[in-house]
Amino acid sequence: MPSDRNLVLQKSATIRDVARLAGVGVGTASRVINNSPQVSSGTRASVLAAMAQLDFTPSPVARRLALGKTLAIAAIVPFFTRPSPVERLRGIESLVVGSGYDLNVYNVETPERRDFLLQDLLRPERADGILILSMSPRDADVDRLASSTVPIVLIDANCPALPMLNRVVGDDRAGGFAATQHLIDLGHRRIGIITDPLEDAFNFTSNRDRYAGYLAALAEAGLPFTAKYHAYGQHGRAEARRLAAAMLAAFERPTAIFAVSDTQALGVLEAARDLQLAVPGDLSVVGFDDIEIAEYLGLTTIRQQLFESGRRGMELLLGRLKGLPHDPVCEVLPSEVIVRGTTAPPRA
Amino acid sequence: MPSDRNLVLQKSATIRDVARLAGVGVGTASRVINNSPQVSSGTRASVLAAMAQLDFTPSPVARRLALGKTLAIAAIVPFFTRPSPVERLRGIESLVVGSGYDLNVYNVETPERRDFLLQDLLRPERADGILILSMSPRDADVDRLASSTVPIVLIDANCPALPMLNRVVGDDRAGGFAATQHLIDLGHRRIGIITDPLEDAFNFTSNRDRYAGYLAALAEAGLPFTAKYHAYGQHGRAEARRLAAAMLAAFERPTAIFAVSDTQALGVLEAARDLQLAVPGDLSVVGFDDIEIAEYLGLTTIRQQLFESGRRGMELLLGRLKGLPHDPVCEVLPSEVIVRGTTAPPRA
DNA sequence: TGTTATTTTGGAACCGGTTCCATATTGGTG
DNA sequence: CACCAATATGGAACCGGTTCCAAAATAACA
Repeated sequence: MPSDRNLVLQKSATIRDVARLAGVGVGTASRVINNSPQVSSGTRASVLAAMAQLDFTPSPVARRLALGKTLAIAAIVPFFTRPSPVERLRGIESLVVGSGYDLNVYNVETPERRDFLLQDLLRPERADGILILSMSPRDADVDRLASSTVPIVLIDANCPALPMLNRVVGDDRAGGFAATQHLIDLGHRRIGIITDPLEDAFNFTSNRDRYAGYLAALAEAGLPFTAKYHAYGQHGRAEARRLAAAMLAAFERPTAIFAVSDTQALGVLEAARDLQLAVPGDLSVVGFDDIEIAEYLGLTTIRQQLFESGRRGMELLLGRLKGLPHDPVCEVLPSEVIVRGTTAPPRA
Repeated sequence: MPSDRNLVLQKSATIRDVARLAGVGVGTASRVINNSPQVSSGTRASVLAAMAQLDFTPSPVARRLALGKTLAIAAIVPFFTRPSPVERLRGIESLVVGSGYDLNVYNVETPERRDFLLQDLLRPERADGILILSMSPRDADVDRLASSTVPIVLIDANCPALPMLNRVVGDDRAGGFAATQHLIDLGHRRIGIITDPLEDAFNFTSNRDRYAGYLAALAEAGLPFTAKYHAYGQHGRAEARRLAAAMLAAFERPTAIFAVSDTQALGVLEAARDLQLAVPGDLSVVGFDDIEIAEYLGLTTIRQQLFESGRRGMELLLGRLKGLPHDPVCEVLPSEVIVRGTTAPPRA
């Protein structure tokens, strides 16, 4: 069965096959592939014909090796299936097509993995550029990042010790402030907050910044900070539900709760439901992120530009890879209070 | 500033540098890297020392070229930010670490992109293995897929014309049947359904299969199929809301609606809210997928094993790449009715 | 038409690994 | 201690592109 054998044994054509068939040298074939202007049109035509006849596609791997580039961008993403990283990734991905780069997504769910990736990927032979999402570099990382020859862009992460890094951040402190201020404006005085642990292994700063905004708003309004109105625990709906339940069961429960993510706000709503508290009558709730479901639920929240943060971060990185002049940039994407149905003045 | 220049000019060490420093040949160095057993322990130690001293990491690109493999797996994913593909991706990703393969995710939002990827990625120089999610091959693709030398696994997709392909699917027809049967059991007789367009550019079969299950359940119960109880439109909450609103506004509105995804079920719930219809009193609603928010909302739905479908598909692919004997497998993951609060008997 | 400037072209060397084969070394045995 | 098998080792060739340099072909000009 010669046709069968043909099929199986058929190896992909190489540039040398193309050159031979077209009767030119490999250099010329390469020039046609990369449409260099200095090829006569006759030669170009015959090379193109040979390529078509052999169904030739240049091997990306060989290309990478010869060019000494990986033609790949690595995105290091913690918990990449949570709603907000997904949305940021979508922004990143929107610029991948046509950029000439592959996107490699590395999910991080443990500190070990994080450390491994930060060591492993920061080498020129691994990626041409790096996007780090949400995880702010710690002191231990600073040297490594500073001396890296691979361009790095931080998205939703900060690092005062590394001012040369491009970054795109939301104004989390302002967002936390605005959320709290909104509740204060409505007349609330006992305002709870639910956060992730303030010290976490991934150094999520947005969580801390939102908390800082909360404290600042309280202070500016002359309201005392009360420790029992701050609860923190693992990120997630279930944990937030427990925390809120405890806070709401106590004496002098808060009349409003600010959850630093919509996911956690859902937990708060559940807790209110469990305790038969009416929202917003007995309890006002503010979230953060404006994930898709927030609109459906009528959740008052802080909208941040998730998609745009990814898109813009990728844009900055691609710019650096093109060799554009780069003053290090720190772009702050504004957030916005979206008032819906879960906030109202406290009951008189 | 010699130290500065050192830093800048420093090129990554190659295997030849390592060999030279350790006083061995490159072959031996390579053997140590791939811990081949046939190296004496003394030699191994000195090579390892040299590697450490030079901070050497083998270049993946060079490795790929020499091995003639890409060490990459391509996942072709339509709308990769929707809840269910994300969950499947998470299952895929769970096996990536430690597999030795990179995962490249290719998002598809247009038929053109789909066609391009299907042409471009099915070459041995692009990927060692392919995962295709949710998009069933059409007749035009069959030849290409059948003659591909790159192993392919379909997840949530079907193709009777290609029985040699491994695949992992949910039992969508049974799920659609069960959802409808649940409503019938509750006493509903006018049961609407909201689907994506039955013919779509991506050939999503799960949508069609769920619809087929609906029809089968009606038939088995001796209920007539009524065209006005079937509405279809673009996938998504907003469109489903419109469709449901129209269906519910008509004469002899259905007492129950089965939406073929939870996202669309949300739209139905919105429409009911708009029309002041109580759920489940005036209208029962069943979704499909059991995405995370479904539990929060108390949505009755069909749970399918999204994470597991990704994990298992990846497992099958890795098995083939390891060269395990492969009878083509079609694994069906069972689905399950999750009864929550949006279904009840119709009002008498 | 001869001479020089310019455009095209061929092909060797290179990128940094792996692998195979020939050679060197070690170990075991009588 | 000699001899052979088994184990270790060195290094050339290779993977499939790109690039640079020298040579060939063409164009430009006197």
